[in-house]
Amino acid sequence: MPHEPQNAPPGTLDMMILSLLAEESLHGYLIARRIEERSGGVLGIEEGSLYPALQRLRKRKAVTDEWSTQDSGREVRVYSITRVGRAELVATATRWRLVNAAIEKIIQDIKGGRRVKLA
Amino acid sequence: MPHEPQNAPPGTLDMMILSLLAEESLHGYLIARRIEERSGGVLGIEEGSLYPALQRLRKRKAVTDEWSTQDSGREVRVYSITRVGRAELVATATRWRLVNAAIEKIIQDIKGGRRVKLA
DNA sequence: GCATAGACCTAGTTTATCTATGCAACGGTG
DNA sequence: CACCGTTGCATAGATAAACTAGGTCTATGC
Repeated sequence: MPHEPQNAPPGTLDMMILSLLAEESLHGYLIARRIEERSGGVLGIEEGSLYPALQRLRKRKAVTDEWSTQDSGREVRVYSITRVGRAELVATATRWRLVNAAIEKIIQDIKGGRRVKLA
Repeated sequence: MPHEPQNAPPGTLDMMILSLLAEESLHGYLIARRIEERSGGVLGIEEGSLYPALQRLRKRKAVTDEWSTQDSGREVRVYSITRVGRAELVATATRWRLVNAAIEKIIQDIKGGRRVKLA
C-alpha cells in the first residue's frame, strides 16, 4: 500500500526547483510532475505552492522566465536557472544537509519502546 | 569559523523534543539547551518556539508535565513522554526520513557549476 | 547591592505551505 | 460536434509553526 504524497517541508521547495532547473530548463507544471516522479511519489507539490515559489525565485533573480511555444502550439512559461540561482542552490543544499545531520544526531536510535543508552 | 545557529525546520521541533524526552524527563529550558549541544551548535531554539511547542504536545497528550523543586529550591516544570508521544515520535521520525530521502534524490549530485548527466 | 544566567510565558509578526477557485487550450471518444 | 479529462497558469484566503520582542521572577557570583 503506497502512502499519501507528503508536502514539501517549508523552505525546501525553492531548493528542489533550482536543482531540477540546474539540469535543464522546464516549465512550471512539469517541475511539479518531476518532483513527484523523482521522489517516487513520496512528495506532492500543489500548484498553489508551485507558482508562488516560482514568483519568489524570479523576484530574487534566481531564475529567468521566457514564454515559449510547444509543438502543440501551446504557450508555456519556461524557467531557467541563473548564476545567482546556482549559488543559492549550493548554499541552501549545504545548509539543508547540515541541519538534517544535526536533527539526525538528536533523533537517532529511536526504537519502538525505549532507547539504547549510548555511554 | 563556526556558523550561526539555524532554526528548526517547521515540523521538526516537536519530534526533537519527544526524542529527548524518550531518553529522560526534562524541564523546558534544558530541552532547548540539549538540542543546541547535541547538534553541535548547529541548531538554536528560541524560547518563543519552545514553550508553544510544549503546549501543543501537552494538549495532544504526547507529554505530561509536573512541577518539581530543584535542589536549589527552584520550581521547574518537568516534562515526560507518554505512550501517545512515543507512537507519534516513531511515526514522525519515519516520515521525516522518508521525506528527506526523497528530497535527497532530487537534489543529489549538485556540484558548484553544472551537474553530472546520469543516463 | 547588582548584574548575569536560569526559567517560565505571551502577543504579534512572518513565511511558506495548503485549499479552493477560476480560466483557457489541447486531446481523445462517443 | 459535444464532452471531459489533462495540461497549464494564476490568485485569494486559510493555516501552521517558526520567529522577534517583550515581560516576570529566582538563584548565583562579585
